[in-house]
Amino acid sequence: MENKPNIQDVAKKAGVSIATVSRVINNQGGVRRVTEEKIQRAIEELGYIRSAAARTMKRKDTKTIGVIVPDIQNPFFPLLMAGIEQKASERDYFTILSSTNESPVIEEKIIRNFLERGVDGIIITTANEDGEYLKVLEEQGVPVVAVDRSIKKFDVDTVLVDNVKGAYQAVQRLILQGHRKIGIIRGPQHTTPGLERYIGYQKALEDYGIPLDESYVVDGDFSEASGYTATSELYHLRDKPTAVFSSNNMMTIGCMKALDALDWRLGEEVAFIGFDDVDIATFLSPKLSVVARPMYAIGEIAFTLLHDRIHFKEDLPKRKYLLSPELITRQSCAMTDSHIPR
Amino acid sequence: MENKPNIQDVAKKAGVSIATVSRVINNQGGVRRVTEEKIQRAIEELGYIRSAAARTMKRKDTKTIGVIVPDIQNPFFPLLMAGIEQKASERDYFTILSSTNESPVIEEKIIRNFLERGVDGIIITTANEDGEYLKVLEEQGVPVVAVDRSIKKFDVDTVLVDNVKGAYQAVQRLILQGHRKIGIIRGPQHTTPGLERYIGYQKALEDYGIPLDESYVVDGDFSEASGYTATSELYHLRDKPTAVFSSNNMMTIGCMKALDALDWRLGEEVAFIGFDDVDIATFLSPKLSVVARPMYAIGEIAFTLLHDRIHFKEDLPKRKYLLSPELITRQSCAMTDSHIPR
DNA sequence: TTGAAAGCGCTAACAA
DNA sequence: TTGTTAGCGCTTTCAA
Repeated sequence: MENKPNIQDVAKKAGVSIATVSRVINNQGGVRRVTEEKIQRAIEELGYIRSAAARTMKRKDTKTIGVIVPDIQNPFFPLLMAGIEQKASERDYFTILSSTNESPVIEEKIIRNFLERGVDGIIITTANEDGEYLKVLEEQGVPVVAVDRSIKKFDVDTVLVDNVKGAYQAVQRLILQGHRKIGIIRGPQHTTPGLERYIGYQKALEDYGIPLDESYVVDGDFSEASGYTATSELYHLRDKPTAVFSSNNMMTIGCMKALDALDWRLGEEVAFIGFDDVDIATFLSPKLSVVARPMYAIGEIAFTLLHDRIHFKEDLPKRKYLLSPELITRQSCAMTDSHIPR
Repeated sequence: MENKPNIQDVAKKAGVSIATVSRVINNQGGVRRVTEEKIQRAIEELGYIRSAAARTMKRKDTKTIGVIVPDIQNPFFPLLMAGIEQKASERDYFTILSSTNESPVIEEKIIRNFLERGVDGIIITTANEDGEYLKVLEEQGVPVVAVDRSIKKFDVDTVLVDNVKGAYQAVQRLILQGHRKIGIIRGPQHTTPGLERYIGYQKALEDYGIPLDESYVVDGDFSEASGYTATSELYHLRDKPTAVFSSNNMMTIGCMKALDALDWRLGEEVAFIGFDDVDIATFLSPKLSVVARPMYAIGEIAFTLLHDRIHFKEDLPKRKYLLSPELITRQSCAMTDSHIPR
């Protein structure tokens, strides 16, 4: 036997027809016990493995979903994946994952590849919410669920986190601790999370009658380096803020490094809350307060939405989930001496 | 047009044969300019996407490799993935990733699935180095590269990190700092990394004429909790060690938490080096010294090995790479006051 | 430069 | 309970 054995070879060896073999490998029943055993033995001996390709050609579904994330090295996405896979494996779906490195060009390639493979659906955190190329998903009629970032060009099921609310809660917390000079390290304002978190910041100030001071608003680009620079900028203000809110995890890390370098003492001279949990949060002293996003749950919901969509296609209205992030209050949002300089 | 358009539809619309369309979508050349343009237009208008399944049936390769990791949430593996994908995309290979959660049962399923899909090769960090089920890989003749953990049942290309050397260097470093009472938090001794790192520890002690003190050898299971417990055990010894070596990242984290809880002051009362880098390393004070593994490079090498193997199959001897980990010396391996109690 | 036609391995409808 | 058979959509000779 030179080549890979196929269903023919199994049938021949077992002395039955290929139809019967097919029934056995698909557990469809209606096969006599002895026959089945004969076939199983043949499969065993030949080392037969059925071809997914041939199977996919006959059936329209593949029991496979594609997941596209922007950065597999950001711990959020593995967590998201875990949530998705949990639900997927319960339903006997297989998951294939690709990372775009935040590149729309790569993302487009991945989408095409997934489409060629005939995935039953796609869960995506897109690298470009405005991407024209995303329309191919609609054109092809593939079920899609957008996670964490919406898709602008057409309407899809979406699972988002309430950025406004999360930022609001964080800033509110700082205000309630007595802070009035609160700096924000913003994310890019052309991105939804960047913008929305800033809106939450504004809203909280407004609700508590604190006028917005432009000098406390510093821009970052969600990178660690920008968090570092921004923190330094805030520090060198003649009238330093007494509290800082950082708009994402990487900038939080940059911020912590800057604090250390500047000897701007966390919890003593400056309070802090960051958006997104970070591993280091509980290793700093004081421990960092953060706004945490339930990524695992988001993954579970995303798969559930996708699964429904796969089975009901058009008959379902588009659903939009907006999950509330959780404010985890540790110590960094209060001053050690509970005295806030005015 | 109800169903998905196929190559037939494109051919009809463009007024050519399917063979010509095939030539165009595969960039095989030998098609007149005008004809090609006609076909491109038809593809565009129809929104045609070629079926990977049908294609795979005719060709023997899929230009796809499968990657199996035990825990996608452990930051090593995303890094490994990144290295693999980097090289893979250069060669126009597509990567599909699955995580086993350290479960051999899931691993077996994933392997079958990859095999059914006809992946051209597999890169795996197995959940069970002794797994019988791994033999199917050999039987099917799929090129395999084992990463970070070897495969016992048959011979494959392998990329490992020199655990003995890494642990040796770490312990040697502690010894050179003047420590003689060095505790080790071991990993499970039935796992290769667990065992080898312990061997490195033993060797270093031996080379420097320090007798092995059993009470300084504490067992963990690579989990954070076990690192915590083990540290506590070492602390409560009547004759505490003056330095601790932890066998992996999670246990290092547990160890740090325990140090904090026990008020066993890092760098003052106890020196420390851990195997594996951790995010928190530079946020602690003193900063943690660690043995770091070049996972990205490992990924690159793994893909390269696999690629060679795919193209030369049997004609290649099995290659074993053993990469040296790097000892990153920060501050935690020395005592602040440079005074080591004897 | 183009086309006709033979499968690749499988599923499922139909027949026996 | 089992077998026969018609494709699924594509690549790839071989011929024109």
